[in-house]
Amino acid sequence: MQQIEELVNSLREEGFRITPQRIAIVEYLLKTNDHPSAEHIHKIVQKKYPMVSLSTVYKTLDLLREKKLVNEIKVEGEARFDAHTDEHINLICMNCGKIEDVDEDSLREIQTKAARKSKYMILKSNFELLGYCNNCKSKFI
Amino acid sequence: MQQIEELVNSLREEGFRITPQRIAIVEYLLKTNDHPSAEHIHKIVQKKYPMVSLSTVYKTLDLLREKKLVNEIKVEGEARFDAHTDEHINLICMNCGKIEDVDEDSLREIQTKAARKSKYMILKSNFELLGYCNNCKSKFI
DNA sequence: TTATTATTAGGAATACTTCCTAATTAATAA
DNA sequence: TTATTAATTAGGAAGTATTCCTAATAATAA
Repeated sequence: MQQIEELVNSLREEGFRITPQRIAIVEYLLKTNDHPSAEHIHKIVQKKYPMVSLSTVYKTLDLLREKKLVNEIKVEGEARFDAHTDEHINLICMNCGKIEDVDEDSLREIQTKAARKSKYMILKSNFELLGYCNNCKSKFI
Repeated sequence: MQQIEELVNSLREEGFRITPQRIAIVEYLLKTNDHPSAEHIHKIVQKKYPMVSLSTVYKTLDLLREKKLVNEIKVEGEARFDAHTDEHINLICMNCGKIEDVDEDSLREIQTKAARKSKYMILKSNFELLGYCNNCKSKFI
């Protein structure tokens, strides 16, 4: 797991201001692996800073995504965020919305092959598997 | 490429009514590999049936997706549709929005491995690579 | 401490999609 | 063919996540 100081410093070095709101958001993203939504992050940060606005949460998440410090995936029209930025597969539960990460070494290779075939210049990948998680699947068999 | 009759019959056999609107939408999806948006499909179908509504297009696409006759992916908040329903990688141009399909045999295997590791019951997959297509990439180097 | 200017809070605006309802029409039976 | 009936449609309103806007605030550098 990355340290909060690392991320904060990498922002500061690029000239971004370090605000309590930004620290709280980064802190939460680093300690959870829940892939929270912007609204969820907003609720969490509000416990400490009741005045924080949802638009600030969105703006901070935009910044972190641009700096590749967090990854964003869309699940049913809603963005979900994760500080795990290495290439991996997101397993998404279509019932409860839980997201689990699975590492898979062959993804890089697949990416290289596809880039060669298509002549696209690849900048980002998104590998998703959708279904039911271990808890939910019994309800659907 | 699938035949229009196949798809229409598979709908009819399940008790769905075959309307000119539905035929026009299915026809267009089968003959293009452009991954059009709902709005684009609407514009195309309007040339033949000026009264067709956008909500009918959405409803038909819902139906086709439920019956697994088309695949849907979200690109920058907008749904894009494709009659290519076999497992494949979608290469998405972040500049012009072009989507190209690339087949890759190892996807099934990856899916099986991830399902085993995570204990998820997998129903659907979505493999995306984002970047710039062959036409657009020169602008970004 | 003061000056500068990025950032914030709060709400309005946006954009895609879904929902709602009366009118229409595809499918079936007579 | 015509009548019946229920699925489907057109059109627009409503919903929802996100982005945009602006005056007020506060992080940073001098």
